[in-house]
Amino acid sequence: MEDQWEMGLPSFEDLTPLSQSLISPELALAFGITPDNTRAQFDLNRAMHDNCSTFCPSEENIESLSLRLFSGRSDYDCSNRMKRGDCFMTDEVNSGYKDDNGDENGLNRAVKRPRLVWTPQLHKRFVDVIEHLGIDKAVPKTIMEMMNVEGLTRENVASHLQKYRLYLKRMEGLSSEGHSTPRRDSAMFDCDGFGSMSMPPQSQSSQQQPQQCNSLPLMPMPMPMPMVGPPPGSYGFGHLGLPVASSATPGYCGLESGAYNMFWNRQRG
DNA sequence: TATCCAATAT
DNA sequence: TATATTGGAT
Repeated sequence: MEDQWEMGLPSFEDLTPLSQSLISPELALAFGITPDNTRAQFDLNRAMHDNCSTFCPSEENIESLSLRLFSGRSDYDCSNRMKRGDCFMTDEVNSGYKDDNGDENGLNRAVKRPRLVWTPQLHKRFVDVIEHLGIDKAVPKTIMEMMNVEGLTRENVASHLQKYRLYLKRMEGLSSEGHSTPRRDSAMFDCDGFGSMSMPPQSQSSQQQPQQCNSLPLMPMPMPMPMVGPPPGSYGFGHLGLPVASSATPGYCGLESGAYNMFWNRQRG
C-alpha cells in the first residue's frame, strides 16, 4: 500500500542508463553531433536536467525539435538563472535559430528548463518526505535531497512546497471553522485522487522517529521521473522519464494523464 | 554565499 | 490553476 506509487513505474532495468547516448546514430549524424559533444560527455547531472524530448525527439517530432530547443525566451537574465540552476548553456545544436539578441551561431545559448509536472506519484514522494521530516524541518533543499528524484531541482520543490503550505493553511482554516470534512478541492493534494489525502505531518511529525516511517526507505532508491510517454526503447519522450511540459506546447507528451488536473474535482460554493 | 520564502510572473 | 521566477531576508 505504501509502495503504490511505484506501480506503473519502469523497473530499473527498463531505464536507459545515463551513460548511454540518448539519440540514435542517425539523428546524431543528421544534426552533426559527434561523440565528442554528445550528452554522454556532459556532466550527467546536467544531462538529467534536460528535457528528454529536446534530445530524444520522436521521428514525427523532429521537425519541431529546433523550435522546442530554443523556444525559450532570450537569455537576458541568464547569469542569474544559471546561478539558480534552472538554465544552462548549450553549444550542441547549430540550428540557425536566431534569438532576440541576434545570435545566429547557436552557441552558448540559454535553454530553458521545461516545466515540471507534479504527478501523483511525485507528489506522494514529496509528501512522504515531508512526513518523514516533519513540516517544520521540511525545507526545499532537504526535501529535494530526500526525494532523490533525478532532475528535480530545489526550485521545483520550493514552488511546490509553497503551494502545499498554502493548502495546509487553508485546511487549517477550514478545520478551525468547524468543518468536519474538508471540501473536495483538497483533491489537489490527493495523492491517488480517491480521497486518500496525504495529511500534513503536523502533530505526528514531532514524535515520529525516522525508523517508524516505513513509507520512505532510509536509503531512498533513486527515483526516476514517472514515465508519461512512449515506452523505453522508442525515440519518443521518456528515456529519462522526465515529466516535463514545454511551456510552448502545453499538454505535450500526454502530460494530462499524469498531472493533477485529472484529479482536480474542484467544487465551489 | 546559499538558502528560504512570499510575492509575482508566466 | 500550476509552476517558474524574482528579490528581500536570514
